[in-house]
Amino acid sequence: MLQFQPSVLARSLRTRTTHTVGFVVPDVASPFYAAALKGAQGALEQSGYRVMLMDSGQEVAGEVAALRTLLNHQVDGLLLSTVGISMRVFDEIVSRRGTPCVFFDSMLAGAGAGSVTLDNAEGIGLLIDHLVVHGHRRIALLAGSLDETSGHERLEGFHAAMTRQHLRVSPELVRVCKWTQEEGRLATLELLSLESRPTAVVASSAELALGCLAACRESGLRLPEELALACFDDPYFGALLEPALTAVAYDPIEVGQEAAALLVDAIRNGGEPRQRSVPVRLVRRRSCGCGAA
Amino acid sequence: MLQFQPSVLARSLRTRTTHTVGFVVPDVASPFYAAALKGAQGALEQSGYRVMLMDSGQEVAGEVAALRTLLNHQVDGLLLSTVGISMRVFDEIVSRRGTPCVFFDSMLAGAGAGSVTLDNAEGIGLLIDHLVVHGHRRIALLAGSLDETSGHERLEGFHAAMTRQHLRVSPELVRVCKWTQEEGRLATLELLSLESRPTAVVASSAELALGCLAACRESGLRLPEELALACFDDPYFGALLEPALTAVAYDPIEVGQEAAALLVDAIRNGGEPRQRSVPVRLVRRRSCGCGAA
DNA sequence: CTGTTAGCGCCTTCAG
DNA sequence: CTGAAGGCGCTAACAG
Repeated sequence: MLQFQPSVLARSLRTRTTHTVGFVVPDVASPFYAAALKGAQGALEQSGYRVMLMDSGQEVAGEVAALRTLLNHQVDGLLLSTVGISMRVFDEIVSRRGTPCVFFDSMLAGAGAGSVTLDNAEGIGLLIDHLVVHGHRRIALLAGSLDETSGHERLEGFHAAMTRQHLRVSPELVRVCKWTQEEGRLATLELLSLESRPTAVVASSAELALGCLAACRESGLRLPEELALACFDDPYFGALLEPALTAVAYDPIEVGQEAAALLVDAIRNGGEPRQRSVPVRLVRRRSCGCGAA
Repeated sequence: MLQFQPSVLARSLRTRTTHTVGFVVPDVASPFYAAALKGAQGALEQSGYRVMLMDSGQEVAGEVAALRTLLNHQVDGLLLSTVGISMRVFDEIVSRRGTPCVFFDSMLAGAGAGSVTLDNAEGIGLLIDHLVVHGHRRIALLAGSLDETSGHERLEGFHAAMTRQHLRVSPELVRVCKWTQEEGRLATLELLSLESRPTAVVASSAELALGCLAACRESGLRLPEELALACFDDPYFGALLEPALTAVAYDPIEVGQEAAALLVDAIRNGGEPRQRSVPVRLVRRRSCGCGAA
């Protein structure tokens, strides 16, 4: 039972390969990113890679610092959910070194070794179409950061779906927020103070939906009777909220796994960038007006 | 603008110090561990350390494998929420190497360079005492894994509090579960099928409480009228559940930060093991019977 | 096919 | 005080 363990460090120094992957997200404490992390970590471990984690704190500066640190550690690859890095600095710090980078959730168009994103436009479309079935016409959007493709595409999807339904989008019904519960709460409060209130709200993320719920609770508003709510992203406790949340669901763990798979392939075989999209589906619950009212 | 970057690898090989810390938890996707990770990562980054993450998958075998991998990577320290490693194997794989290890949430008594835990017994005591105020005497406990000190201490705290209140603990009202929503659901269903049902349930974690809520919803039970619920751990959406959850709250990010601080100190200065305990407080909401019924 | 050697890039020592 | 050299542990290349 001789247990000789070769030194990973010396090996890495010699081979210029660390079998380590950097993982950068806006906020690890968010259930979506935490789940994606779990998926990625599991898949990477299977392939013999370790994950080094950094949190960008929803700031480009933080993201750049994280990338620098990781690259400095000679990671073999990067898994990045960007908060809006520019092509210039991305090229300068990562492309230049040739380290493969797979984007997930939010991407930088045309950069990196691939991406795994959600069907953002379709998801918002499902939400709008369903609210329209319930008779809503005056629908508001809690939009997320437009510096991220996820936020941007959901806004675009909103406009597209409204147009498809021949509905007009009042500018005051579109509120751009950071991805936090607090901003969702504030934006909802503003929406509720409008002369002509919306009858339904679409939230671009679970955080924003929670903020909306909180605002409604404060205001003593009854959902879904006085305001309907539907949301992109189905948190795992969505069915247990009051009211149970109608949402667009997908598997966040899968997002992490797919991204990891793409990255491992890019590290080992290189090749052309590959885009992958994770399907979404509508989960009807009570907040939109469905079910036993 | 000459940007010379010394090689972290060569430096590590030479100095035998990697400025990297291993972080091992049962399940990163759980909000508590995700938040603790965020806290730890932030604090470690401040001190110049990187975090390498591994998930034990709630299994001792997974935990051991994670520890081996991390040690193999010459991490300077370890942050570990153990699922029940034995002293023998802990000594064999970590103590022997002299790598400092700070436990958090769940610990191995007498091992490592310190620990950060929660006031488990006190928290459960707050819950029981409060339920007693509402008139409950037949109180059930959804206990978590007894291989973890968190689970074990909460069970002990339950017995202590019940005794203090001069209440008898019927053995069939104590259900030991894994820390998952599903096990909480199943255990609650069993509790509800008992001849003599409990009038209140204390859940040892948010996951278990969610399972209990799900079971009640399935069974058409009205909370808190037909069953009161209170829970150790206040998830950030606790106020928005139906009914809003009465819970024992604490700051999970702080747990991670404290653990990181202890670890950095242990790495740099060594010294005696330090135990730290994070305070908890009761948050009264509707699920226990408080508020506008 | 097996054994030896020359670095990988750094830090620390020691000589000048 | 400044500068050269040895070696951390490994692997790839090369010689025998």
